[in-house]
Amino acid sequence: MTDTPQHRYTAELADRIEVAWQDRWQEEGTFHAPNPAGPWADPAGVAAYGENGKLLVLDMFPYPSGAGLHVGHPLGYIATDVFARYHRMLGKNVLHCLGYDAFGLPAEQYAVQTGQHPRKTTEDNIVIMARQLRRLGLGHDDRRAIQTIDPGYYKWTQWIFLQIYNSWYDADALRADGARGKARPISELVEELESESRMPGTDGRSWADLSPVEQAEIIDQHRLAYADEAPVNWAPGLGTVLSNEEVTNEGRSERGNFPVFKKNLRQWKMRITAYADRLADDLDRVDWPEKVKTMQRNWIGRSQGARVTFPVVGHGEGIEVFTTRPDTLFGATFMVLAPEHPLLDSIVPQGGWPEFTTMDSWTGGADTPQEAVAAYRRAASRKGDVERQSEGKDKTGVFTGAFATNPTNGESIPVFIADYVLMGYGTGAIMAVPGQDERDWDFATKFGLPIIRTVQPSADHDETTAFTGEGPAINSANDEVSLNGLSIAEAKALIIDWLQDKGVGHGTINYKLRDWLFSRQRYWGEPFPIVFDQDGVSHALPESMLPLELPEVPDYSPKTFDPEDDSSAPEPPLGRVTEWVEVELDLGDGRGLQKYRRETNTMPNWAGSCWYYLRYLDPANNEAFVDPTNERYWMQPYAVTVEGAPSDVTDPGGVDLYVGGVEHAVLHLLYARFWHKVLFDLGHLSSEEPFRKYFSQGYIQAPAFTDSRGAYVEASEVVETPGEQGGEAVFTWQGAPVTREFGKIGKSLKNMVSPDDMYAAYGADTLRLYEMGLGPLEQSKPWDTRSVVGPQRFLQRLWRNVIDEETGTVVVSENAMDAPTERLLHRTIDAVGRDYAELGFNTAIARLTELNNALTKLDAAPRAAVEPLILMLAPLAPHIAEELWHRLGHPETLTYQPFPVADPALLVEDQVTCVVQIQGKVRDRIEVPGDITEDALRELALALPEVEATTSNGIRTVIVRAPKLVNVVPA
RNA sequence: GCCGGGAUGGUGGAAUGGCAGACACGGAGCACUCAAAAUGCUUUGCCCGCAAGGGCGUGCGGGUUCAAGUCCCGCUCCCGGCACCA
Repeated sequence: MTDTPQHRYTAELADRIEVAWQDRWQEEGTFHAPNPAGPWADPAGVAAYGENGKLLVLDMFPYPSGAGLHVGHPLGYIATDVFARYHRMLGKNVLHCLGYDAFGLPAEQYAVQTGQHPRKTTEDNIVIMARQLRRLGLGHDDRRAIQTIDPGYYKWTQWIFLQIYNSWYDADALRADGARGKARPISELVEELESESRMPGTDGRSWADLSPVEQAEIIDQHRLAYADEAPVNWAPGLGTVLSNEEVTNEGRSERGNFPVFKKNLRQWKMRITAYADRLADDLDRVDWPEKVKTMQRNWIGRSQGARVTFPVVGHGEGIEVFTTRPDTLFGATFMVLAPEHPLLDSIVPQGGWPEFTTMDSWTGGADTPQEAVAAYRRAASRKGDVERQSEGKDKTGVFTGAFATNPTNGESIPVFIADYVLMGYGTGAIMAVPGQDERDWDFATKFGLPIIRTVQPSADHDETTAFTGEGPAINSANDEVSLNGLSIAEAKALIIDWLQDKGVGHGTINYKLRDWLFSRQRYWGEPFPIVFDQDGVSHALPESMLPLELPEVPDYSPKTFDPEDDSSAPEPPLGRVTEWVEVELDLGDGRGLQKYRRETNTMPNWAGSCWYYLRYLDPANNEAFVDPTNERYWMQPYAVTVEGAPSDVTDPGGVDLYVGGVEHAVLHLLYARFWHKVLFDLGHLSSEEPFRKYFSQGYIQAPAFTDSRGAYVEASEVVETPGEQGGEAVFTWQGAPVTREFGKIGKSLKNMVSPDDMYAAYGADTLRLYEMGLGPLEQSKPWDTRSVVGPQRFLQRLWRNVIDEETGTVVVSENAMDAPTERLLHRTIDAVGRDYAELGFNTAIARLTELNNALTKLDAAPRAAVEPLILMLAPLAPHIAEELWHRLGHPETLTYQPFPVADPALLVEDQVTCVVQIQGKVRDRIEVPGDITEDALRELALALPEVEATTSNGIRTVIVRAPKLVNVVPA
């Protein structure tokens, strides 16, 4: 220990260097990016970047967890930092910063347990996290580290909510790009209604005839943010409602895994469905992983089809269905309604079963249709989705006693109720075509219903199953129309025309996407800037009353219930603060001072994270959520489209690079896109998409160990014993054998590895290099603390190439480089630059290591090679790079030093090893000049003894790829 | 079931259709040292061989090609997403 050279690059030295540079960066504001306008307007600073332009780099908004960071967290932050630093060296104005998504459940739950205000918990956590992140040496503009819980921030979250509340979607409005459909201010709708250029569409009364409450109702029906009585996901165990996206397939809450029930409640929603098409279409315009685009497209679930109304026999109303296969209409032999379908209340006949109800399976054992339907509905409502799923594809259902008429052929077909039809999709009712649908086939077989094939199955088709493939239509004609012989597409078009003529159906597009449930019964979130008057009509607070701050409450918890108690109803904590809820206000709308009741729900966690990237652009602005000039500067569309975009689209603008985990592929990314588009429509933004390029990073997984009972044991205490003679290594904990697996780092797997430990043992630069060198950024990779020494040795070798470990003096040679070193240097510059641009950090590190190893072998590393090496390494390991750069005599930070440029002349080798293959197998190698001609190389190769020996019978062909390869194919 | 992505040494991984295994970890050996650590050097896909050298090799089976980890067809397994979506 004592004889470690005084000036060796140890963890202690790294620590001193790193903290010193972090201090200096902070003092000098090294990473402050100038804005063209707004409170920090620095047009001269922006102009200084000239034609190099700007780069906006973004990480996903972190929640400040109480547990602190683990080594998996910084992966994306390091990657964006390297990318950002590289682009600063290319001369770009780079904006990169990080704030905190600070509202959220954990702090509130901690508050419920301990009584500590969630603000205190959150702020304490932010302090811890900020320290850990700062120690990584991220080049963030620290002035822009916003927090969603700051009233100066959530004032604008509320303001954006009101923008959405005060708008409606006009599907006919012309957009700048020529397409139709955009959000418009609700005031314009009111004007149109008042001037009667648009009719309210109610019972024929004119706008002026409607009462103020009725008028408000109609307006509310158009708002993009609206309160609505609708079935929502109610989790009694959490005491709050949840959005569809927050409910798992098993019908439980994503957080806490509580049962979720459908319950009719009045809740705030966002009309995201109005944007379904644009959200789906504009995925073509962004550079995102195909996987994530697909996830969003699936979630939006757009499908082309038709709506068809089947008249109910002896009943005024008809059953409307959505189908993607209107071409199979002639094969609809029965109908099925979802158990929750409202029409069931009216169409189920009184009295006994109709005559032909012969099978017991149709009646469910009940004496009357009323009883059977009631019993089935009761059973279905009690079944969670879990149970429905565990029953698999086994079809259940009962006959409703009602019949409907197939509009194509006038046949009376029975109407069933079954839970394989979902109320939440389409119209909650289907026409069943067993011949061409597997589910309908199963149901028809079980209930003895007729099956008519309307598409000719292929010859090899199994006759006992539905045929869902392509084929000519059969059995599909009436007196007016015949589909027979047509392909599916032709038949669809023809039958839709016919349906439209008859007025019983029309072509349409259906979406899986539902409106976004936006209110939560929680304390720790943004209050809605909404009050209700004595009539229960909602009103927006004027901008002057923003922010509406969270009041203090005696109790932070929403009332929670027995998780299984679906009769319970939400009671938000704010509802208990009567003096805050009951207010007298003058909203400045001409109504004067009035009594109001505040909205007591709060916004979901997504609200603050839906627009944070916009606030980064102008965080100190008190006049606007972002100055339009700043938004345009950082986010406006480019003239060229993103890579891989179809030729008929334009660039949508947005963040230049967004890096984050794929777990937000649907929720956050979809919500943020929606808000962004609304703000674009209302003229607040120049960009149409928030994130023009999104990169999905992999996870770092760490080994976790389970004992014989399957319980996790503390990973850091596990001892590894190498197996004998290359056998499997054996792991033991306290002497007992344990089993290794790899999983998410964290408390639950007891495999926490903190960056703090890595800083102490190796330093931040080594940690950065290790994480970036591990493999491709998009892949998940296993953490291996043992391997961290690799990058540390690299940095130590680099250090020794510059600094004498004993004396601390600079030891680089001032002599010119030798030619091989110079060529290697330029090849490295060329490769590393390209790697950085494509986030290929692992290969960049390999190239830099090679160069450094080559310099290590020289008697003294020449300054002319060392300096570019340091500059190239700087984005990855900025502290050691700054320190060495400084010691080499450069007083200024290297942050804005130009990135080295490769000399193309030095990229071509003058002497190359050429591989000589015979029949594709390497048989010889020859040294040739790099610029050798094909012919000359062919001559050389053919003259080789081994080639001559094997080609005595003649030559079929010779492939020459000068100067690297010759392949001789003997006859 | 459907839709993505993947499978390369003991390990993480590298390879515009052109020398498979860059770089790193780990292993082995040597030098320095009284010794160890650190450092430096050598070596390290597998098999045969004292060696020179040869053979095999990118999950499996076919194919295209002068040449395939890479392209095509058919499988197996693993990971992720969706799933009675009409």
